[in-house]
Amino acid sequence: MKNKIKIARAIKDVTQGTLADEIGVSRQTINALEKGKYVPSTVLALKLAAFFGQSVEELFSLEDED
Amino acid sequence: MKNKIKIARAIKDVTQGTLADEIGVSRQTINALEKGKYVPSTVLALKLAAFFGQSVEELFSLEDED
DNA sequence: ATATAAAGTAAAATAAACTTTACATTTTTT
DNA sequence: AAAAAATGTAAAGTTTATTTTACTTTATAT
Repeated sequence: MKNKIKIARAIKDVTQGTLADEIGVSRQTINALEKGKYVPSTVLALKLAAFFGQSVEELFSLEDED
Repeated sequence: MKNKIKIARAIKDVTQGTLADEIGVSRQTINALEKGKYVPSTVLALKLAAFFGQSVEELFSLEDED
């Protein structure tokens, strides 16, 4: 699964740390997500999408191996 | 987090078992999701939403305690 | 009414998400 | 150039998702 968190974050010009605070997760979770280390829960995905004013489908996309 | 899987499944008239097969998870996972036992990963949410032709936001919604 | 399919449930096991702490590197600001 | 902020990373620990097996109950079909 791919995501555009880093891009969305750049557009909004917000730091990993403040994003983490806004969403209520650790900064390492944001960092790991951006790095593709793991797939977030749907709760997290919904919160991130809402924060960036995008749909989950816009922010996250399935890949062949999913 | 709430979801409308049971309703979407009724509309499509598909069984927990065949849905599970289509998506590639166990039948108990579908059952547990419908029963609100846990929150799926974003990969699963995207697959379910795609299967039902809905957006993740339509199929899943955050609640206050999230 | 009996057989069969579907749904509910539960316990144990495994895998994966997420946190915490802590430190190293890179980028930005002064 | 030095300081400060942001990012990258990693290991250990906790929590939660998901599977497997297996059994019970409810609904549907014959």
